Amino acid sequence: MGFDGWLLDVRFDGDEAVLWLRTAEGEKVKLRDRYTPDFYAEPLGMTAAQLRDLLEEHDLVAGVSTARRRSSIREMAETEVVNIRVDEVGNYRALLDEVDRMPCVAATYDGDLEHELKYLCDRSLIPLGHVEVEADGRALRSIAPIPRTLEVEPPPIRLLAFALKLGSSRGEILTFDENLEQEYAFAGPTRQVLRDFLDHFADLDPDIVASRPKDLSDLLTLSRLLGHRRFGRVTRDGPVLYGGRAHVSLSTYGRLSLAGLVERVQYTRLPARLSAEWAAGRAIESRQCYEARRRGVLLLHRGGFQPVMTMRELLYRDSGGLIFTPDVGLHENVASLDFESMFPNLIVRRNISYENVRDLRDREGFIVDFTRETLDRRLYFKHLRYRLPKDSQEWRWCEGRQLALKEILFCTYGYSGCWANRFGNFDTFTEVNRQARDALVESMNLARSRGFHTLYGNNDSLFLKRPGATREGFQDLAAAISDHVGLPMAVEARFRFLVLLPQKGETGIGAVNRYYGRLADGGHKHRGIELRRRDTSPFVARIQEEAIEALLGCETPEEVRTEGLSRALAVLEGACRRLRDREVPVEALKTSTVLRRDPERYKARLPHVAAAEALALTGTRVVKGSLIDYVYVDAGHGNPFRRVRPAGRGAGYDAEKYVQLVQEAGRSILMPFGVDPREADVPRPRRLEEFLVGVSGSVEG
DNA sequence: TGTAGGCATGTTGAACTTTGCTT
DNA sequence: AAGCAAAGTTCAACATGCCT
Repeated sequence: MGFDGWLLDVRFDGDEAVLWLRTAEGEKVKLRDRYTPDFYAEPLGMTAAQLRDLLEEHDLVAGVSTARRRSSIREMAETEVVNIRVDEVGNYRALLDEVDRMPCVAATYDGDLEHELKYLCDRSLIPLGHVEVEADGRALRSIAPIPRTLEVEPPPIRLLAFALKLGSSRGEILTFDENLEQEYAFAGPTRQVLRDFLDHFADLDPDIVASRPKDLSDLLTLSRLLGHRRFGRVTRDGPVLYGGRAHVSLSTYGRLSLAGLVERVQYTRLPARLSAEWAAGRAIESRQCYEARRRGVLLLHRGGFQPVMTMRELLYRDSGGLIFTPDVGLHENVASLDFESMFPNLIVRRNISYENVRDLRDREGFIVDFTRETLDRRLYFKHLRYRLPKDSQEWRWCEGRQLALKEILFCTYGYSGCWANRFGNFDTFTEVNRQARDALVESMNLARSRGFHTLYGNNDSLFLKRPGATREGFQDLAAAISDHVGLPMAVEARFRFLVLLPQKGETGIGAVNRYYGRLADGGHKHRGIELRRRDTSPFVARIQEEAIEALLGCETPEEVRTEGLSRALAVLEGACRRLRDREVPVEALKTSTVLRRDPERYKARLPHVAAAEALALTGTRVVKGSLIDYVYVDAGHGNPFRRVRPAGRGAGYDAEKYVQLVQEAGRSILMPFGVDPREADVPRPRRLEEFLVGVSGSVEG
């Protein structure tokens, strides 16, 4: 029997691999294949053949042979080693440890690679990839990859996104569609709801389940307690699903969509069950191991930690790309020119890799091949996206794919010098930086020779100004730079007005990535300022946006500095008045901060931590990663728990605190104009009754 | 140390200084 | 003038988020 399908998962059981597939017809198939895990051993004081003969008789050994492998990605010559296959997965660790301790063994290799990675790598398979299968009943006869395409639509993998809202007697289970919009609500008595939902689960037979981890744990625990059908169990490390299914968080699914998730899993080369939630660094590490094994490179197990850098190295280390201090203030008719995916492009086009930084680059570097593939895919989906209607399903798929790949590509450069990277080294990181810097300096020189003045440059972008420059003028320059430097560059934005901001602290020195401006074709662009941050309340963010629009809604720079400025100040003052008059609804003042660690692990009683603890007391579950919504009620109170209140639990707020936040947001954008909204603010006289209200309120509290 | 690094900003709380009161 | 506590100030450490 032969058919094609998508490889959902591979798991291991004794001496077998269990493959889960979803066929094109929508059927789920489970197939068994023989799998004897292997590792390599390097002989010490004897030949590989002698070591092979020595190991041949071992009880746990299913097979042993000599092999020729490369000792590192740098080394092209092969050394003779012994390949040892273990009879079953359960005995793998024991035999590996035993061989590792043998006096006639110098080292073992490939021992800490996941079985999943080895299985897939040795068969050139990709998780969630399209495969052609031959099977004999339940036994796999052969499996071969079908080459990946640039199709936007994700494979026919079934996904179920849900959230639990269960009480002791009644409850609700919500399911969500691809945009995380509510799709259906199971509601009623808790037991009934649970039974209905588990029936739905069984009918749908999802391959990937998206939910909060705790919701899945609760679902699995409850279904066990109530004697329903079980789809998994809860371990110390969290919920585990049976049957080739994987779990993913709602936030990852919401950001990447199924298409983006598939990109991440396929890049990582490990089944979604393991890799769906991995951050970019681990994904890159995994992919590097896969590529190294494919290239016949031995992988030494991770021995302890990388050497820590010495003080001297720290002092002399080449940190970061080049930054030209921004020319703080208001500018007219500016364009920003960006190199497209500069760092991955440098790696690919200049052939920079861990093993060749110090050498002649006569052959393609280790990381170049799969970085090029990733870059090509990302750029394809990124550009295709522009041609699709913004709210179409295809657009979202494209966006998810390009976003997933973008995260990995950014980190490929960052991870090159990371301590955890077993192939990497700091020289590679430095080399990419050096090349980026040279490219930027060359670009600036070319721009200057054509009469452009650089206002600001950072890593891969230049902000340029030339009196009377047109759109075409900037585009010609970008094309000339692309041509000259050999890296793609394009006009990213054209500004009617651009304000580059200083650091808030002192001295008026320009800040990296802090600016705002009005674009030539309408619209605004902001970077780094309060309204870009999630932990800025909606009201403060909106006021800052309105102030910017008021400021820059002018025809000339002079007008900006006079009428624009006074309009912006009026916006800020109006906002402060509304706060003091309690006209601002409390929902608009909600601040959202992520709890980055478990509440008890904080040293400082930060507002969101206090709010989280208050929530925990009332039975709301708060864990590392929860988004905490809170409102300031008395920011200056000596007791941290009196400073804030979880959002949605009352109407009062600390108006002066929010006045302060609005003024800070105003100061951020108006600093280059020599105006401080705090000084312009004179609180109006307060009526006696207001003090009385305050007094009675505190007595009640 | 447990997987990107770098920059900027905001918050906390301990250490330190000033103020104001009493003797 | 000394003694003391409260109030105010400073600053390093902690913490989050954005950007590429």
